Amino acid sequence: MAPRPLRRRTKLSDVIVEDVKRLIVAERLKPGDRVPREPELIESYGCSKGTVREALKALEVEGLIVTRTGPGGGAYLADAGSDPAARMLRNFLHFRHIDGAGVYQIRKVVEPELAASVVGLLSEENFSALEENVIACSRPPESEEEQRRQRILELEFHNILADVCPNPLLAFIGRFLNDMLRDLVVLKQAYKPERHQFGEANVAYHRRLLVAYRVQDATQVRALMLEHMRDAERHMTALEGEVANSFLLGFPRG
Amino acid sequence: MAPRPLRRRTKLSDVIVEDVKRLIVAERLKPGDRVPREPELIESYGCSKGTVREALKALEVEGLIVTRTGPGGGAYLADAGSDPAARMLRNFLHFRHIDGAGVYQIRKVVEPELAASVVGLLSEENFSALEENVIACSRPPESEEEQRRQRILELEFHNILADVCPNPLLAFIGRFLNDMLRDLVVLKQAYKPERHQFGEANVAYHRRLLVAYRVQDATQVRALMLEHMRDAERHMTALEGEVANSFLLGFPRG
DNA sequence: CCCAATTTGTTCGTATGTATC
DNA sequence: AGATACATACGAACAAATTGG
Repeated sequence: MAPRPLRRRTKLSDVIVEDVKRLIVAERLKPGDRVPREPELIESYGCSKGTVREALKALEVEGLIVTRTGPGGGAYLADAGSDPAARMLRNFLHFRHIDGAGVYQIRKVVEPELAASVVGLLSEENFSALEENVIACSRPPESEEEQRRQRILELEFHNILADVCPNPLLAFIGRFLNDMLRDLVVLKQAYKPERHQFGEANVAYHRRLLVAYRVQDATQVRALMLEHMRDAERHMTALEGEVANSFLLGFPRG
Repeated sequence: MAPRPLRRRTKLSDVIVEDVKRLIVAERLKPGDRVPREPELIESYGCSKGTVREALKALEVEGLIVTRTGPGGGAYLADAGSDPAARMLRNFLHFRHIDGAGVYQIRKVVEPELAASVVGLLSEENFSALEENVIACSRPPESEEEQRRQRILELEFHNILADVCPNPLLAFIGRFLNDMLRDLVVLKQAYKPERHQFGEANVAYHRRLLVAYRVQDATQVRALMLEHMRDAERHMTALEGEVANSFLLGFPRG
């Protein structure tokens, strides 16, 4: 790997990054807290402005800090959301192969567990959002474009459940799979008219899931979601293809 | 490229990052290919060295490029490994709560699927590595430190399986869970003498898994791994606690 | 509304280290 | 060993954005 493991010269900016991270955990800093400013870092490391800017840039890319200009500005600790992690995961998968079958292999085991984990945790607002989603997806599409939007909206049903999931890692995995699937939908043109029954089957499962959620039947929810995933997998794998790499660097946002 | 002197609300270095990413997907660049060097970027964007250095630093943090000095050096496209993604995922979980129960909630569904997916794919070298691992973990530990190493070595058994898993995302999730568990082991001191039977139970499951792998019985492998996870979960949740944040920013490396 | 202070964002020039030929 | 090519780093300045008087 590294041809020179001995006396490897690490970049100064990387040292600063590590030190700031150590500071964050050592001082138990919370989101919104200040992180040393440029002049302070320049002083304490005796380096130039450009070097500390590289370090701060790295921390910014990792989602750990945000910077503001002006008085009272500077670098502040940010609550690293899921976006940076999802972006890196896309980078990781960029040169690897992941197709619909691969996504559903994971989804078949993750979604039932996630769905069951939110039984009894859904608020009335959650139920309203889920029911609205089902209604919006039930309306017969008047155009191919609307059909495409409906297909993507169906994924929102699962994202709402993920938002309630108390396990942050499980929720992250679920949302990431939904994101990948969203790209697959547009890529495989799963919204074409001949795939209409695909959407109808999905909505039917969502409806049955809502009933099971109302009566808080966890085993029923789990079973329904598994069946839902198996059914969706059949529809999806019928459409051959692979996730285009063009979608894997985080562009299709918006 | 047309320069954008108008309404530059986003940082110029971020624009360069996005453009380089677009270049990577547009030109179908593969790992090892060159990306524009500093002077070229300076020329095409009409900016300074520091700005393009910030941009290249961002791409480096994302694991997309590596830079080398000297003639023929510069920035090269890297095969973004799993490390950056895992690091960001740790950042994401830094301010959230994830405990042993949360890890095993996912592990119980992921590991059986992963284990079953490699049935029939194990080479003789894989079997040797797995058997060596079992033997190393079977030896009665002579010190608490050795017991700790054995406990961590047990996780390697699962990492070997993940290495063979053809689904890169499933393999990533498995490895990430193992990494988190490794931190939990040292944090919860699951290697204490009174937890000795924990290790013995694990090794026993690994042995039975090897037999099932030899005869390529996928359903048996899946069932054994699920039982293994349920058993390990019982041992782990007996030890209260939560993953310390100090372990979540990627330090315990080495 | 403008002015001034503060802090990041950016530029230019220069120098040094390092790897290749 | 020397020349070349390239990243790495320093320092002084200026520009832009934000806050408060």
